[in-house]
Amino acid sequence: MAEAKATIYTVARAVGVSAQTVSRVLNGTGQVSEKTRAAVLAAIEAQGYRPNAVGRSLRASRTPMVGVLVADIGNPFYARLHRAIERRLSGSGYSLMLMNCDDDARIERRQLELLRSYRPTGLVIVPSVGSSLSAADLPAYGHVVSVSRVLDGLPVPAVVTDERESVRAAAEELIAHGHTELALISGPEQASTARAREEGFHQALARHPGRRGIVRHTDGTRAGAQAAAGELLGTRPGPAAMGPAATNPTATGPTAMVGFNALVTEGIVSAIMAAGLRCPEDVSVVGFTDAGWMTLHRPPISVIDQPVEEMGALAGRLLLDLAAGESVAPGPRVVPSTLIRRGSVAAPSTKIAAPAMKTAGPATQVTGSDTKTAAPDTNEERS
Amino acid sequence: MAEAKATIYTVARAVGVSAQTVSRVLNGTGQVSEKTRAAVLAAIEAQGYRPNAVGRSLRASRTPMVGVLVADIGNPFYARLHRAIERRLSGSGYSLMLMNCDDDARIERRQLELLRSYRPTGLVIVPSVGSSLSAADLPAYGHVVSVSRVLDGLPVPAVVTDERESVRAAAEELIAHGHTELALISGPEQASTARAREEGFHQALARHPGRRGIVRHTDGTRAGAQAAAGELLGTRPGPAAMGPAATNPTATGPTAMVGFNALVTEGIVSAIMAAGLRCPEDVSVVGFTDAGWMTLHRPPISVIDQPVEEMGALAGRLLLDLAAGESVAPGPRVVPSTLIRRGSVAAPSTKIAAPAMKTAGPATQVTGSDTKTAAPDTNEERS
DNA sequence: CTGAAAGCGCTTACAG
DNA sequence: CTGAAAGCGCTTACAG
Repeated sequence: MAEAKATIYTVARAVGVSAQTVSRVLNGTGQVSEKTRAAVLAAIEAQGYRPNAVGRSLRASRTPMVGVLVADIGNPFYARLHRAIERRLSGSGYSLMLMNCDDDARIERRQLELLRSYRPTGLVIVPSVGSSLSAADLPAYGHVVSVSRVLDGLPVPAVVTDERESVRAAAEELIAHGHTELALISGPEQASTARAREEGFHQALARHPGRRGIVRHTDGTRAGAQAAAGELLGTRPGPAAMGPAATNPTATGPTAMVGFNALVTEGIVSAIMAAGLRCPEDVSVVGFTDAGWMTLHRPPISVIDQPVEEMGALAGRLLLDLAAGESVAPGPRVVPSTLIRRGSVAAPSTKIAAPAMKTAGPATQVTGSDTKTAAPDTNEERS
Repeated sequence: MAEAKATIYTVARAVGVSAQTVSRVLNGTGQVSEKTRAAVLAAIEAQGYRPNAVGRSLRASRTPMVGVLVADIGNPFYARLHRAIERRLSGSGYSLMLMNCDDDARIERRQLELLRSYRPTGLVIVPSVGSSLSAADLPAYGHVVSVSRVLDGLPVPAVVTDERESVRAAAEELIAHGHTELALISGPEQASTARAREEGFHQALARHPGRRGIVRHTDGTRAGAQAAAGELLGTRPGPAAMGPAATNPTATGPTAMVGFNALVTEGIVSAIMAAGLRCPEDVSVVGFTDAGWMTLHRPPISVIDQPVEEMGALAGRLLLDLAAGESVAPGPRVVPSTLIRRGSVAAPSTKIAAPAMKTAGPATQVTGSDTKTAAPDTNEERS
């Protein structure tokens, strides 16, 4: 069996029927006598026939395929997101084409060009920073749903979490613990997620005069975050210059940090260690997006738990609805995040611990008090 | 522009040439006068024409698509592997179709059926446990390369790491530190990776009489590993029954554990904590496959660092070679792993620490010394 | 340097 | 319940 290549024609010939009768059996459309159906099925089995999706797609001018484009599948957040989308779509008959774009609009474009050449049924996309996707392009991808990030100005359903509110709540909580100088180690400046989280951060600070908030943009990687956090921590009063038990009420430098994602949170924790500081005694930490290591860490890391699975599942469902011809309104759907309190948030100690001051990287060695925090071009700083 | 749907015919008509002249311009095949080429290009631009991959694939009876099938993209190892394969294949013109199979042979089969319906150019696969892939199926996927796990008895090139040797080296090191009772928290019993690692583990023990090695099979998840490790740790002399400073030379229960993958290592560390034990004082740990949290952890986790990126890149290259018509011999290619020594391995303390004994899950509460370790059917135990 | 014809595998009307 | 014809978009020989 499985001779040469079997097609509906070879099957039809073997049974003595026409090709579209075979097609009918295959698709369960139209009426076919039980006898004919059985004969066709037997011939299919005998020849090892497998349908050719390409022929079918060409005829239908549409491929039962959904593209999933994310910034980086190596980032656990996107891996989980993809998984959730796949789960929701599995069994629906759609193939998933996963694409990375490294958060680069040019790569994104190249990947999308490849995708559209298949005439796909849909696309679930986390738009890259500066995405070039335009309203005119949209139909080429079939139905489009965005997740996590939003496609500015395009009439596309989106699934997001309540970033502004949840970061605001985290910052409020830090303030309630007595912190007066907070830092948000953020992501790419242009990302809609970064903008929303920064807004929430600033909203919380605006409500509490005298508090100071520093935002640093990073590429969202551990290394980038470690450098940014390390630099900030380097502006803290160095105990080497002040004696082990010095108290410094005018100390600058944040005593609490919020991480943009799990990788950034790794970088923050790493920078705190490298600076010889302790968490939460010297620096409180709140992450964004839970990760397995966070409960393993001592102290366990408090985190804004992003509902990744729900977001992926909802995005998948919206796409399925759209593909089924149902009308789905454009605009964001918000799935709420939850603040998980673990052990990495505490009141700031007035005493500065005695760190080894073996700060890695470009951390500024501070010799006195009253230092001003540097505010490079790409960064933002508010009081 | 971008009227209705542009095809090579609409472009041809606009320029006043034939369709295959357009095809020639598109593919750079054959000779086309500069003038004609320019006119065609202009019309393509004007009409917003995009090639249809489906038409092309149907004609060619082959789709420039490579399937990548792994057990679980949510496992960072597979995510990194996919990333590496994608990097190597990017720019080659192949689309990647990523598929999960949850290490379930039936899901694997369904996914592969979907893939073959596209008449793909190739497949890079981490075969599921009990994979149903047969020699007869192989041609349906174009060229096939396996990674990480091996496809028993099939003539397929494979990319693996030196699991047996590296686990043996890790076990030797643990033995050199004075451990006499080691445990390997392994993966699925049937996986080729698990078998190879267990072999290495047993080889090391066989060379050192009097040492005891326990192997536990798990599903490779954190939860599964935590249960298995917790159970093993529960067989250790409970200080509650012996007094805080008791010394017990006949103690059973491992003082060193090797984890099958990063998730399993998380589970081991978690179980140690839950049992109120310390690492490395009470239990030494060696992981398999590095992960970001391992350097953050106190102590930092020693690990057999698997060359994931190299493995993915090599698999991608082999597939490209195959697709280019070069002959590639079947059989394994071994990319070596490296033991990274960090802080989680130390000599076993003769004194048993005073754990809180708040063991989670089904850990056996041991009341006396000289307990025999249970050896359920699915597990294996050697001396 | 260029074109007319055929066909890749399938399904959609349209007839019976 | 079943079939003959046409066409989805493209490329491959084959001619000129």
